[in-house]
Amino acid sequence: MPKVGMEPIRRQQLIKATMAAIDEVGLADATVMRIARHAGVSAGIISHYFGGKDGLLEATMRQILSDLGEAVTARRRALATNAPEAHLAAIIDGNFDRSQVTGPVAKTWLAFWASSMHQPQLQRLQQVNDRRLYANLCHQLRRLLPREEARDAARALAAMIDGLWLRGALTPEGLDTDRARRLAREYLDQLLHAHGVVTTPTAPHPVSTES
Amino acid sequence: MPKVGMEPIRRQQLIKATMAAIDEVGLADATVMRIARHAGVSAGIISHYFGGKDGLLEATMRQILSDLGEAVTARRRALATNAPEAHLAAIIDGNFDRSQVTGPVAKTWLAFWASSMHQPQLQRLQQVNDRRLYANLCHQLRRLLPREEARDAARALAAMIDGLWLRGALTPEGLDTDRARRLAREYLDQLLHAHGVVTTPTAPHPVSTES
DNA sequence: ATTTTTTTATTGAACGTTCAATCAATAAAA
DNA sequence: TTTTATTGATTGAACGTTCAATAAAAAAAT
Repeated sequence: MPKVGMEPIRRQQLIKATMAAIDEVGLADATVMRIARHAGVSAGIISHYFGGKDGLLEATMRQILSDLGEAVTARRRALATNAPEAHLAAIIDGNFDRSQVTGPVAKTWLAFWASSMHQPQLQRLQQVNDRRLYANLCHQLRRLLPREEARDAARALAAMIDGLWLRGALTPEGLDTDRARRLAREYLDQLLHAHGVVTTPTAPHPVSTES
Repeated sequence: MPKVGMEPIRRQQLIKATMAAIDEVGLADATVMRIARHAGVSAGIISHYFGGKDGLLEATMRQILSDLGEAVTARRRALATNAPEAHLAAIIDGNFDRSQVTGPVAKTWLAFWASSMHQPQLQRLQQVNDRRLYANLCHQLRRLLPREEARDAARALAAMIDGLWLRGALTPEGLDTDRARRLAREYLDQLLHAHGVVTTPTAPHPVSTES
C-alpha cells in the first residue's frame, strides 16, 4: 500500500504503538515485533524510519515531553491575570493534564523515567524536563517569597507533583486527577500562607473541575 | 571451596551483588553473568539458590522492603514520647534513612518500582509497602485531624516523601538527605498548622542533624 | 594420625530461545 | 516504467537455564 508522504503518518503511528505496547507489557517486553503489530505494520519498518529500536524509544520520550510542555504553556497563555498564584496553579494543572496521566502515557513516562538512570540519551531529556518544572515554579515563587524560601518551596512542590503522579501511575485504579490537583493546590496555599503571603482566592480555571 | 552452611552467606552475597549490578548498568542489563561476577561466583549458582533469576530479583526486593520497614519501626520504638507529631517525624526520618537512599539501594528500589507495573509478583510487594506508609501516616494524623482531612494529609505527605525520594534517585548528585527531611518536616508543620493544630516545637531526634 | 568414603558446594560448557537488525524481493502508486 | 514504501525470512549475538563433572570439606574407617 505504498503511497508517497507516508513518513509523518508512520512515525506517529509507531510512537503511539510504542506507548500502547509499553502500557500492555512494560518496556522490557515491548519488542519491535509487538510494537509493529500494534501499528499494523511489519517489524522492519521501525529500523527504516527510526534507524533502530533505540531511535523509536527516544522519539517516543521526546513526544511525551513536548506534549507535557505544551500542556503547561497552553494553560499559562490562557490566563487572564498575570498573578504568580495563577501561573503556579496553571503549572500544577498542566502537569495533571488529562492527556498526560491516562493509562499508556503515564506508564510509558514512568518506564522512561526509570531507564533514564542508565541511558545517557534519555537522561539528558529527563533532566531538561525536571529542570524546566523546577525553574518555572521557582521563577513564579520568587515573585512572592525571598530567594531561599522560593527555592525550597519549588523543590517541595515539584516533589509533591512528581510524587502524586508516580503514585497514581502505580495504583491499579490509576490517578485521581481531580484529587491530585486539589492536594497540590492546597499545598501551595499552605505554603504561601505559612510565609505570610496573602492568598487571593484561587480563580477558577477553564479546564479545572475544582471549585 | 565448599564448606557447609554456605547458603545464607551466598544468598546475602548475591542479593548485594544484584544491587551493585543494577546500580552499575540498570535492571535491563543486569544479566546473571554480571551479577555472578560481582559476587565472585559462577552464573549457575543463582539458579541453585534462588531457582532462577526471577527468584533472585524478588528476594532482592524483599530485602530492600524489609530494611526500609525496620528503619522506620526502629525509630518509632526509640521515641521517648508518644505524641503523634513525634511518630510522624520518625516515619519521615525512617524513610530517608541513610541505608535506604545511598546509591545502589535507591537505584535498585526505583528500578523495581517501575517494573512492578507489569510484574504481578513485584506489584504485590510494592503495594504492601505503599499501603503501609499510607496507613502509618493516616493512623497518626487521625489523632490530630478529622477523618477526611487526615486521609488527604496522609496522601499528600506520602506523595511528598516518594517525590523527594524519586527526584533524589534521578539527580546525578544523589539525594540531599538532610534537605529532604527538612522539607518533609516543614510540610508536616504547615499541614498541621493549617488545620489549627497547635504544633509542639519538634523535638530533636537522635539521628537527625536538623535543629 | 592417616586414609578412605561420603556429602556438599560449585563450575562452566552446551542448549534452546528470543531478539534486533538486515536486505533482497515485492507490490502499489506515480 | 520508475519510484517509493513495505515485507518477512534470515542472521548473528546474547541470554537464562541445565547438568554432568569436579573439587573441597566433613565424616567414617583404618
